Parts: sequence; C-alpha cells; structure tokens
Amino acid sequence: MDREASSRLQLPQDGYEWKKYGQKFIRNIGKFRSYYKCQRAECNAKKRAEWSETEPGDLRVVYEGAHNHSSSLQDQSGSSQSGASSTSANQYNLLNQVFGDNPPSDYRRSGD
DNA sequence: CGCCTTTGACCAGCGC
DNA sequence: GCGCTGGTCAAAGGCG
Repeated sequence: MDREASSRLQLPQDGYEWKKYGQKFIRNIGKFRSYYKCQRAECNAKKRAEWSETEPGDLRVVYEGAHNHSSSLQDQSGSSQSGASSTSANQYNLLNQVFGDNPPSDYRRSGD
C-alpha cells in the first residue's frame, strides 16, 4: 500500500489500529483532513489527521474519545510496561492530543 | 476470499 | 430561505 504516495501521509504509530472512513479538504484552515475510527467494536475512539497540502511536515493528529480496550501494539520501543493497568491507563489521555508544533495561525482561537 | 483503502453524495447547522 | 462547510456513510477495487 503506497497510501503515503497517494495521500502523502505518515501518521505516527500510536499503538492502536485505525480505519480511514473519510477524507476532505477543510477550507477553514486550508488543509486536508482524514477521519479515522478505531477498528475495535467496543471502541468509540476516533482519530482526526490533518495536514497541509503543500506542507506535509505540518501533520497534525487529534485523538477524540477514549479506547475501551488495551492497545493492539505494545512493544513500540522496548517500553516494558508490563501488564499493570493497561485498561485504565489510556482513558482520557488522548483527548485533544495534537502532534506537531507549527500551528498556522488560527485553529485554536488565539484571539478569543 | 477477506480486508482495507479511496471517492462521491447526502445531511445538518450556521451565517447572512 | 439559501448557500456553504463539515462530517459520515456506502460502494467498488486491489492486494496478500
């Protein structure tokens, strides 16, 4: 799958499985937005990935909701987390999480 | 064969 | 009331 070539996307592995269910261009921010949903059944967690069409480095990932199950991937980089409290560890931790540090200007109501 | 990905269209809410 | 945007769903195709 060379989706990266088609969409130019390189979402960081968060340790969960996602299924893309939509992709639209948001004029409000002038960037593309992809909609992902957790592949689990009892999981209503959703993921939103947006990136600029001209600047792929401006990738932004926003997690919405929480997972009801533990992550599918665990051995990311030798993180010996041992099965201590995986179910309650990632509850509202990924709420409004954003990757990247190059905000365009708006999006976060700087003025307000 | 099963699974995933991609695109289009539809619907709803808001602004004017 | 209309136009526009944002968000979600559905269907089809390709690959292993």
